[in-house]
Parts: sequence; C-alpha cells; structure tokens
Amino acid sequence: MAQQHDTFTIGEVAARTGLSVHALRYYERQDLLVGPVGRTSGGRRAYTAVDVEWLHHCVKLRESGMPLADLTRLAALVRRGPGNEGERLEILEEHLRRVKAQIRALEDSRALIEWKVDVYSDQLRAGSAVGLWDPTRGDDGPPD
Amino acid sequence: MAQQHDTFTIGEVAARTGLSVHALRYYERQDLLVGPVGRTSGGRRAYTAVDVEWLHHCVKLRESGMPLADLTRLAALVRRGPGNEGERLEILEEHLRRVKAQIRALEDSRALIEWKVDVYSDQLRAGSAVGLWDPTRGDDGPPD
DNA sequence: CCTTGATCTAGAGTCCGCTCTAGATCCTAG
DNA sequence: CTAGGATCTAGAGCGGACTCTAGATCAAGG
Repeated sequence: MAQQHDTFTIGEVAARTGLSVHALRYYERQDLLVGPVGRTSGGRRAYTAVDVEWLHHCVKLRESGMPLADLTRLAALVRRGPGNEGERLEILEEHLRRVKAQIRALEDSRALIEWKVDVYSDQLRAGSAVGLWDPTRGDDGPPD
Repeated sequence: MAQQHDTFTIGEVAARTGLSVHALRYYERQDLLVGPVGRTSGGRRAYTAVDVEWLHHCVKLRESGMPLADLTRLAALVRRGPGNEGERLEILEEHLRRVKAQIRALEDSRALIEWKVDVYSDQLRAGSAVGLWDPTRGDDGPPD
C-alpha cells in the first residue's frame, strides 16, 4: 500500500501540487522543470521528490503572478548550476517589486470597494431608492 | 484651446483613463458602459463626464481583478436604475472577498520570495557558490 | 482645396495558460 | 486473461482581454 515513494506518478504529483496532469505535461514542454523527468521502463514519467518540491515553488510563484516565461528562465539558471545566483536574484527581486505593487493596488481597490459597499448598505438600510452610480446624477468618489 | 469639455473624444478618454481607444470600443461592445455613448453629427463618440467617471471605476475594479463579465453585470444593474442596490452589493462584496484573499495570498508569496532573496543575497555576499534550488542537493523551504 | 491625423466599423489575430481530444499503450485487480 | 483506469504523444481548442488591420469617413490647419 504505502510505497517507497522515491518517485511519483504524474497523477500523484498532480494531487500533491494542485496542478492538473495536463498542466504538468505542459509545464514540462515549457521547460520549467530543473531537469529531465525520469521515465519508468514503460515510458511513464517518474518524478523525484526534488521535482515535486520545485513544482511546489513554481505553484507558489505562479500564484503570485509570476509568468511561466520567468519560471522557465529561472529553471534554466538552476539547471545550469551554481554560479548564476545574481541572475536568479534579479528575477526574484523584480518579481518581488511587482508583487508589492500589486498588493498596494489591491489595497487601494479594497478601500474603494469597501467604501462603495458601505454606501450601498447605508442606502439600503435607509430604504433610500437613490443609488450610487446613477448615471443621471453623477457620483462622488471616496474622499481620498 | 480649453474647451467646454461637456463631452470628450475617444482619444481624450483614452488619455484620461489609461485605456486604449481599442479597449474603449471593445468595452462598449461588451456593454459595460452605463448608457449608450453619445455621438457627434459626424458619428464620433462623445463621452460625457459621467461616462469617464464610470470608466475610471471600471479601471479600478479591473486592476483589482474583477472580470469584464462582472463589470457588464454591474453596468446592467446601474443602467436599470435604482432599486437593485442589493444585487450590486452582492457583486461588490463577492469581489471584495476575492480581493482580500488575493492580498493574503500575495503577502504569503511576498514572505516566501523575500526569504529566498535574502538567502541568495547572503550566499552571494559570502561568496558561496552553492546555490539554493540546486537540484542535486535538495532545498529547504522557509520555516513556516 | 488638400493633406494629415483622428475616428469609424467589422472582423481577424495575439498572447497566456491551460484544457481537451484521439488513438495507442501500460498496468493492476479480479 | 481481461477489463478498467492511468498514462502516453501530438496537436487542436478555448476563454479572457485585448490589439491590430483594412478601408472608409470626418475634421482642422495651411
């Protein structure tokens, strides 16, 4: 029942990473694995724990919006081995800047939406039928 | 020089909203304006200040990841006039939940990336050639 | 009047990130 | 041995959000 799990089938990796088997094969075609995936005698993919771990990183970075192309570049650097940490760092730092900017943008939006939601709620509570965003009346933005 | 600006050309609106003129026409086709855009005698679009303001809202909501389809729904509700604030509220609140979740996810990612960046920097500073994500050695994640 | 640039419409094309299909092969339980 | 499910490859298809093209029209300056 419990295997050694020195390797994993594509289905197991899918279950562990949340990626679909289709996506896993696609990622491989896009060269974003750090090395060629092993194969069983029968030709099936046999992922190692390292592969799975790398894929977990990929998932995390994708979740924060890193494009596959960047992941591919990063994988290429890792594949080439030590000595290019500076380049890897650049990719990560640039991505970090984007993530921070995205967080700021989202927080701005959150403020706007919360304000809108508040106004709608107040209007509903007051039984007022005069909505915001009434194109015939105009509308004030939040006091920022 | 300075016009009345009771209306705006599509180019002016593009400049003001950051959307391309193509995108503006596309948005119109997707029915996400709160009313039909006026036209000049010559057939050109003449946006009102209200249109522009609505488009600003759209941009904000898009920036926070609201799909065009939701914007279209919202526009339809606004177009129908007062009386459906509850439905508008639902759309906004659902979006707000997504935005909050997205902020949380991004902050998690930020922590991970910052940690990675730190480790790379340390390694570079130390002159160490042994990189993280060395597929031949395995790699520990951050202590979460 | 004429040129130049902005705008018009309809529809095709692009990019991203998958997702799905078809037809073949492999593996495991009964 | 057989049936069923998981996997394989190559390649087509898709949804979202634009972006671009072609060919025509409109508008303002010289």
